[in-house]
Amino acid sequence: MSHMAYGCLMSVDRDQLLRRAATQLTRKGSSTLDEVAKASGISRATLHRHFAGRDALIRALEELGIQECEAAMDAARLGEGSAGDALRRLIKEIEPAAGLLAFLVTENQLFEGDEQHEGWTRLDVRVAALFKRGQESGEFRIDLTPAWLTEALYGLIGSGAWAVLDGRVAAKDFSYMIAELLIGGAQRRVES
Amino acid sequence: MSHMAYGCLMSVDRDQLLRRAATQLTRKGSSTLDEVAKASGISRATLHRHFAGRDALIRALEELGIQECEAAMDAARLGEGSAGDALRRLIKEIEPAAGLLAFLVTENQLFEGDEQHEGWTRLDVRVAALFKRGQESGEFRIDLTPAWLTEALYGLIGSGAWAVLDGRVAAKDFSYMIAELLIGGAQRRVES
DNA sequence: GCCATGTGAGACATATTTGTCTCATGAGGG
DNA sequence: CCCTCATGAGACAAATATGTCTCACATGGC
Repeated sequence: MSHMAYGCLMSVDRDQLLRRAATQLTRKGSSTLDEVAKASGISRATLHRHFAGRDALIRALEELGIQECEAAMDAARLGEGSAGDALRRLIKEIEPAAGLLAFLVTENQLFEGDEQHEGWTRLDVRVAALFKRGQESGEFRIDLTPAWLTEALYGLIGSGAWAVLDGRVAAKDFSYMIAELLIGGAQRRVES
Repeated sequence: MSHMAYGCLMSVDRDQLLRRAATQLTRKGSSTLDEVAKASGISRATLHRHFAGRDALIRALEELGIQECEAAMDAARLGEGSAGDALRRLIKEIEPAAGLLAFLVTENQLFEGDEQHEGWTRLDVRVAALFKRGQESGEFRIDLTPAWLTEALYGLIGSGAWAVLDGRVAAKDFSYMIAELLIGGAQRRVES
């Protein structure tokens, strides 16, 4: 509601800006606002014009991350087909947001205010429901709790993003590596 | 060499101190030295007497983490038996250090100075060798690279430690959850 | 009781980061 | 051509974190 006529200049793309900020903050969580700004290709002044302060920036990143995750979950149609396929679709859809996620996952300060953003809870519920569905259909094992599988998914996405960022894993293998490990595990399978 | 007669007072146990500091820093990576000190049950002055500054503290934590990992790997006898069993032993042995590890994994600043502590490299090599051994023996699948499996192991340990710290996973299930997921995956197995 | 020595509390200066401001520039639209 | 507006550069104070002190206290050995 605040900006009605938005079609003038706005040379810095807010989304792209947030994404670059996330990349820098993923590399070094204690980055100065100046470092974030420079890494984003803008000046600290401009960064400050877009986000009132460090907190506001983090909040915006959180908001964006949640938003992208929800979009990914919608696009992945978690309720359709086998749970495994749905999970694969989810990981593929969420890949573009992996860097952002990697940062947010480690940004445990968010949980410090003991007021966990309800958006995360919603996401957790959806993912956990997916795992639960897989368990009830007999596709997934039942000795690993949905809560742990959810946590592990986040962790692996973070590890994957980091590994790609660090050159230890090729970007094109990202979703395959995560999905295959999470679903099938490291053990070689004898069946189909 | 500096303290020869060390057996007098020394009421604060350096190892325990480091562990508590790690816990606090895992919860909030940007903790003030004052917060770290209070969370460790000592004053900032005393903390400062043990570690010259924040850097020195982090370095000490890093050193301790590496040391504990190496000890765990030694104790796990990675070369003996099946790779899967060796991996299970490793996870069990490394569990006490999981909190510390969780912090160090996210403390990517360490890698900023582009001078990655050689200790980590040594550990990476050992873990990767374990996965490679498993692949060559036909026990592990070959489409997931040892480098990725190594990364994933660290990531899952971090996630596990965090989940336990947060009460989403029972502490007693820690090593089982990680080992089973990493080795067997979420998919239900039909075979033995 | 007297003396080590490790400790907590807190003062203090310094360093770093942050938030706010001004001013000049440059690009785009009218 | 002029006007508007986002921006970069940088000055500046305020807030915060850090490093270094001093001093009082307590505990344990003598």
